[in-house]
Amino acid sequence: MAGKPTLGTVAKIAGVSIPTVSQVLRGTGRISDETRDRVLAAAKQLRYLPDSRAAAMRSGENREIGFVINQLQNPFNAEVIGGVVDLLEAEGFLVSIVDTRDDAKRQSRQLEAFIRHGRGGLLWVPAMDTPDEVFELLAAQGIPTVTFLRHVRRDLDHVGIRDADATHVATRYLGELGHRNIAYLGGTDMTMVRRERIAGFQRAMAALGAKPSVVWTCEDNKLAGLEAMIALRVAHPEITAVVCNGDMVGLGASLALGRMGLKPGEDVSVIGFDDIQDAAVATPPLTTMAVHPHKLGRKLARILLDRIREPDMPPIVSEVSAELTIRSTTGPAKT
Amino acid sequence: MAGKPTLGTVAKIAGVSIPTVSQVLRGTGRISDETRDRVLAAAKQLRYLPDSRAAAMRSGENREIGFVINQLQNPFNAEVIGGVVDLLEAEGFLVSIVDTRDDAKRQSRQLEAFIRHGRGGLLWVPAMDTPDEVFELLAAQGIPTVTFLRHVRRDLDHVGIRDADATHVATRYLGELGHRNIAYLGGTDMTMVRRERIAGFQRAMAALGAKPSVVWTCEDNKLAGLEAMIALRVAHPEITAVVCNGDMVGLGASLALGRMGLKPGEDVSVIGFDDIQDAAVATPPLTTMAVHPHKLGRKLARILLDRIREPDMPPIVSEVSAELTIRSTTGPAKT
DNA sequence: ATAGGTTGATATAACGATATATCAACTGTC
DNA sequence: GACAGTTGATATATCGTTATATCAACCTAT
Repeated sequence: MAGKPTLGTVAKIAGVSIPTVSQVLRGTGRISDETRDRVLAAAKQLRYLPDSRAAAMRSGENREIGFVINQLQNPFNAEVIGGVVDLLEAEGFLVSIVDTRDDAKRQSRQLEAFIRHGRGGLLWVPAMDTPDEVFELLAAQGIPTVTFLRHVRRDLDHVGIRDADATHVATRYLGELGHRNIAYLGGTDMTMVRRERIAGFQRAMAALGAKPSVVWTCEDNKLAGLEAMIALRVAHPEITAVVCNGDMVGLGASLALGRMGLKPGEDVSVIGFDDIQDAAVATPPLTTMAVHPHKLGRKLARILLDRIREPDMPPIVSEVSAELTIRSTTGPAKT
Repeated sequence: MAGKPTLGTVAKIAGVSIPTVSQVLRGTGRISDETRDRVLAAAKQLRYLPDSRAAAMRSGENREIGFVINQLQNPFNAEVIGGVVDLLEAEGFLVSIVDTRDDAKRQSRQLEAFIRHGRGGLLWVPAMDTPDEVFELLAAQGIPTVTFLRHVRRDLDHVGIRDADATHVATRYLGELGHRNIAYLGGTDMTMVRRERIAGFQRAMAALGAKPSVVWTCEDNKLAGLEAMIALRVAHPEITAVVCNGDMVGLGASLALGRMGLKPGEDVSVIGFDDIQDAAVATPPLTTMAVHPHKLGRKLARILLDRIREPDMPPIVSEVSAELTIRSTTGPAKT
């Protein structure tokens, strides 16, 4: 019939003033049982829901969080989002998500849009080539912000993975199995994350006294992993093991070995990263560096809440370890 | 230093009044070049961004759209989201997404949160068992709303797939290949979508003069599809073809056949639904009913825009056809 | 010189909520 | 019965915008 119900329309129906309605609905002030009932009845009849934007404007409290992520499709990210949302919704927040698809320009637009539309906090996986002005913009608005995965600014809160340690562990394990010709496979860009992972890999390779190591590039999906593994095999037939930038690449590589008539875990070993659901289900099941994305998401949310409550704390950085999860795509090097 | 910049702080720096700043930034009113420059300089210096919530409150125009989806992980949905976002961002809207995980209670909370936080329009895949009061709530708020995939209310705008036609085509095709013992595999719930798909399947089976047909239940992911196919094979060894509720199930089923030593497309035929990226990459590539999710997303967004511009139009319903896309998991029935 | 028009700005009210101040009507006390 | 305290409500100002009205200063024409 008419537009959205407001405090005004509820007040009119209940025959009271606007502040009275506000007090009844929020349980503040002194209200008689009789008028409380009248007001609640009117609110229910109109299906009134308060406008949080107006409330936020006046009270300063804003319970809407923006999550800017680099790739929604990515199953790892999806599970992280689940963790973030579970915690924040329980605390009465609304989490709205946008996908940058790793495009810095889109990301700038989306962050700007989130600021304009008034978010009380931002979670954020910085896209590659994020210009400095974006950080300055965020700082100027004074919005609580936590970066995720890509640790690009020391002056911001951050939650991430001990990437270098993880690839170090993975590579050392391959070394223990007797492998010396090991390649790093996957990733196209020099994000902080990939840089760290490659650094850990190289460190472990040096410790093994292995030859100069091969780093091979490809996009982070199964098809790209498949093609890259074939190309890598052609260029470097001596390789007996690969450490992958992600499970999607690892699964693709494993698939590629099968197509080439090789057995993953016997002829060539493959280690993934993330432990997405498919990793355990695949044939053969993928050995991987497992992160617990749901828990990671909860940690991310928790730190944002802390920052919102205590805006003046020094920056918090929290990094979780990945666990070596041995399945069937790794095995002793052939002698 | 201090909090978020506002029109007031910009005005103070530029030495003009608040309305003047507003007019400069929005390009309305008559402003001299000199003051315009002063205002723009001040706004830039403070990195001022207008608060759209306050603007929306006054002007009534709200360019933030909420998308309530049932499963973010689902690659099909992810591609639809891409289409929606591409169109709406180009029109200056912000699209924020939440995931119900097909939980009606969570969905109610999220829709309510979107209403409270002031969305100018809602896109929505109704969860199973969505109570009527949710529809009444939406109607009472007068927010432009388009349902997606699950067509549960005739009085709302809707975009979906011709589900019954699609499974009919799929089943008829299997019939042409000589199959008569065909099962429908996948889906756990009686959503409108699955009901429609099964109806199309049954109609085609009847036209083939086939025996009473088997409908087998499982969740919509690869692992569940794999296990269900094995169980189905044990219970009904006579089945020579399956029509699947989605590609994930189809891929799982195809995998299962391989593990049982059967060849998909020779011993048993499999048809999926959606045509997600993995369908073409899998071994063997999956025959499927292809929908073009990106295009579907654009259509969804377009209809919402139309509704926002023309709130009093009669309800629009738009259904797209799925195309039979033949790959390697279907072949002639063995005689 | 004065009426009338244009220019370029400001004053004011409003959106829907909340926080604070105010106020009328009771209550009880001595 | 006058005063203080309590109860239960309302008045008013405010958040950051935008829409509309107003206004001073200047220009032009007769």
